[in-house]
Amino acid sequence: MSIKSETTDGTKERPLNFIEQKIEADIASGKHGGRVHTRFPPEPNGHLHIGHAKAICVSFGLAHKYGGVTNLRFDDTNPEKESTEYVDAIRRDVSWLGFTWEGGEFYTSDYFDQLYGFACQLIQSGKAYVDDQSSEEMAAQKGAPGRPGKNSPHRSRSPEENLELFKKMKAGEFQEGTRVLRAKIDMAHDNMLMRDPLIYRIKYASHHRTGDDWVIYPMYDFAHGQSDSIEKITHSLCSLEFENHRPLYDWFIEALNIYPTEQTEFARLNLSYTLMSKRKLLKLVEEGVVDGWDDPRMPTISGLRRRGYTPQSIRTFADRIGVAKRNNEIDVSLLEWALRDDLNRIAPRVMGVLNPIKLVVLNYPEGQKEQLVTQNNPEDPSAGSRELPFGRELWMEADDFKVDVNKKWFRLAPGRVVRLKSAYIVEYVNHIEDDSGKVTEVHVNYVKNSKSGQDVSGIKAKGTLHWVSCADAVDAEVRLYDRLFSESAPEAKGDFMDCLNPGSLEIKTGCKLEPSLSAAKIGTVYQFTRLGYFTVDPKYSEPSGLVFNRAVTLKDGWKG
RNA sequence: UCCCCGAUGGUGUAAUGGUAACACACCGGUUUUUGGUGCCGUUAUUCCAGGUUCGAGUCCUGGUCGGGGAACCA
Repeated sequence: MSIKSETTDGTKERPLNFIEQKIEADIASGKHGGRVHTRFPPEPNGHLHIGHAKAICVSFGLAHKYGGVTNLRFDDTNPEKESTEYVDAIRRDVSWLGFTWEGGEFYTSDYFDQLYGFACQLIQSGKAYVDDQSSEEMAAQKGAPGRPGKNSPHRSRSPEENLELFKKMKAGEFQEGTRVLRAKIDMAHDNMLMRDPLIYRIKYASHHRTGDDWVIYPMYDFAHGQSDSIEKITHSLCSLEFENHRPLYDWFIEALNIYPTEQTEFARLNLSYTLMSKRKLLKLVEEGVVDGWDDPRMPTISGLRRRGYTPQSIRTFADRIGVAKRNNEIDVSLLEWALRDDLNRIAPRVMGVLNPIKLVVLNYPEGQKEQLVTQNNPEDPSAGSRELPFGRELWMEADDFKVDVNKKWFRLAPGRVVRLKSAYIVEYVNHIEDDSGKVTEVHVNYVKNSKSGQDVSGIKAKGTLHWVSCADAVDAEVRLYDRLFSESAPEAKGDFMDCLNPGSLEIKTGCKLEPSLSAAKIGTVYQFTRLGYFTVDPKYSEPSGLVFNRAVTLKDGWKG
């Protein structure tokens, strides 16, 4: 595995989480011959999101840490919901995150024959039976928490009869919904899942891989643990919601006498202002609230990628949130922090003006132009430098000029002096307002001997502004994103559709970027000096009409 | 009503019977040609009640609160 799981301070030791402690104890005791083999088992019925990213980092990361490998297994036991489109997307997302499944790529459907055999084995040992009742009848017999259920009238069929019926189920001799195979456990068990759970059902549906070969399909509980066992997974890691399934998982392993994989559960990720349910995310897509699974506001891996998130930032995030059994709600600002932490080190700095107004340097000769040199990344000298054209007419940020200001204002204002980044110090002369009082143009004089790197003017400018030369500027559209929901926990109260943030997307046109950005590449994330991190939108951007997405702002320490 | 899991600063995560720590956030200072970054510092934590112990966040008992648990879903 060629990923770096270290964080910025990668050399620091992090205390072991409870799963690592367990793995180390297992290795020490020689369990599984000291092997560590994990798996990531998504159902290909939707796109992966940041919650899955945590699970991926845990399962792949742990195997990697302990010298083991990981399998990617598509859990495809419900043909009605699954498709190869999702398989491809999941594969792409996992590898984009930086992980390779050198344990192999598998499908639960690979094991349909074996699973069928397991079912027959259970029947023969009297541990499973065919039930002819309707789902309503079975539900009524199930009892309730605290109240035992009743045995099915078909519970005592002989193994021979059960086997015969099960074979007929497989042969397509029964209608969908008329018969199921159930494990024979205990209808009075405290754990509802142990009350003779369904393990096979009839479904006349085409499967994305096995086509019409099968008309019976195993249930999750009868497929998942056995698949782990078949692959000799040592540590089967999953989320807390499956804790109640573990006794059943173990029951099947024991009843079938197969490889003893052990399941360990940990808390899934919850992120503030974010939805983590595939079903609800799908609704956002279907209702056109967003422009697809990869909308930059979506918490999907593809959305984060399009937004400008880096694989490293997501891995760092996963590392920082830790692994435990406690329910949590992580503040999205930690995810943003992880992105800034990565991008600050690697993002090329460029200049772009989002809300341009004219800045005219009165004492700079008309028609004159010069190339200034500026660093690509002050955090990384090896990133080199580039040239920046400067002239008499520039674009500046509207927010960087204000008429009435107080002492804390560092930017341009009447009577003030500022430095233009990598260029000259300029002094306010006057400004022009339109009829509504909006400032449309600011006029300054530049200080000739204050050129960046050769400044002998002795003038100290408190503020530094970004700017772009009018004659050389590249026009672009820039999309600013904010959280999709205005509620910290959109799923908590009422309908999540009612707390959509109407300002989650702001489209700015007529933005002015420095000329080097006309060659901006998809996949590179740039820091627009003083503004934030931006990347080319792969869906809407064209050579003739650049479109940038803002991944995240810079931290704003100004408390004006 | 029954079963399972959990509870440590604002948010997460450690401390495995022996000084409650780390990160993020916040606040303040400092550096800075990005009000970014870096550096320094401040504030703030063991759900409750009993018990065991020289000593309890940790062990025991009881409670409270939160999450999960009935699908021909995974």
